[in-house]
Amino acid sequence: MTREERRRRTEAAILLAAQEQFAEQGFERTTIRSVAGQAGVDPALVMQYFGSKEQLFGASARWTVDHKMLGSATREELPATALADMFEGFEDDVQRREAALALLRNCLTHPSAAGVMRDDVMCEAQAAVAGTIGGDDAELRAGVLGACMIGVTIARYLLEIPALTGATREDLERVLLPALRQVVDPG
Amino acid sequence: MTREERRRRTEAAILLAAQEQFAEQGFERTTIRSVAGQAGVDPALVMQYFGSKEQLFGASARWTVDHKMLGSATREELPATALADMFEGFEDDVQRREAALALLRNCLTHPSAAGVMRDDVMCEAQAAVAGTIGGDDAELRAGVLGACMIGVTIARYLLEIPALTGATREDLERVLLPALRQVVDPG
DNA sequence: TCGTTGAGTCAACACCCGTGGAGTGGAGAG
DNA sequence: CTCTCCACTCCACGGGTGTTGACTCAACGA
Repeated sequence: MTREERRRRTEAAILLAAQEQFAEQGFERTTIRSVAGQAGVDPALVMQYFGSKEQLFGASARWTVDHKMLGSATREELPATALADMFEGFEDDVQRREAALALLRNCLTHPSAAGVMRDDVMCEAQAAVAGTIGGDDAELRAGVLGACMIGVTIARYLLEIPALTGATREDLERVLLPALRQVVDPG
Repeated sequence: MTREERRRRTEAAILLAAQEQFAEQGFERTTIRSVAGQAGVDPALVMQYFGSKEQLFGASARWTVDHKMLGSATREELPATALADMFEGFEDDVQRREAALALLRNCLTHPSAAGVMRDDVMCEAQAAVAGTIGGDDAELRAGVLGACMIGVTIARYLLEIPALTGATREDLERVLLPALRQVVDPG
């Protein structure tokens, strides 16, 4: 194994460990030392690669934004697509799950996470959604759609409310989809 | 002013300062020193009155739960009542707003805040809601209703998404109420 | 083979935080 | 007026954190 390859591999291990701990314990409660420990590396190396704890978190958040892929959809498909994206992002792929949780967990307490959440996830993605919704209230309806999705995601994957975690995908679709359709298409 | 009265007044000032800072900066970023400073008091006094930073936060969270008053409602009134409670709790009364924000801001990163949110706010309140909804999916529907409300609250008052903050109460009612009715009454 | 480069380590610094214990001064009781 | 009590303060400790600079050693190029 070449030196450069080895370096990229440890850098990726550090980032993965950081994402996991940011996702589980939040920004403030994860320490550079514990991330380095989980990655099997000296704390100073984390600093050398990422510059600071803040920039390490920034890299983690950027990873999430880079790897979010929202499927395009017509107005009728929008609610089902949104729900499918949630399931895919939070249940199917492991690293995407950790990265998304890391962003969501900290978006209420960490300034840059809040910024990413507001600007990249909500505003930017919602602009596209608003375009496919159309009409006067398009931005508001897109915002409400996103807000409801965030609320359900938080309740199911972060707070782990029994009523939500105990539901299957089909349960959620049955209860949630008619409501979301009412949001995107009031007619 | 009697001595006991003076004591209760400074204790209340400390609690209010704590609620404001917990609400704005989160648990980890607020320090006993800064709370004491805002209350015009020595940091040691905060410890003497509340025991620890953890218990200070617990008192703040308990205040929220004690002062939440969910209006009872029939199934038809449920969505409108939920929305009205949100407006009342987050816009009308100053201290209730700060207290509710303090709980909500930290419910993803602070264990005891998450516990209060899950057990007292979601589960307990939702049990009552599920009772008035009735039917097979009652718990799930109550959970989804609560999750959507939390999502909208977070988007509007914590993340401050423009599409949500720019909407009037009537706008929100017009967009959200039909969807919530679809949740509580699928027929 | 030998010097160089760079991945990775080690020990320590400086800072800030929560917390504890001794001390102070003014209000209340007699 | 005097003694007592208690709200309140001062100061310092111990621990944990992010961060740094000097160091080690194996891989690479000539």
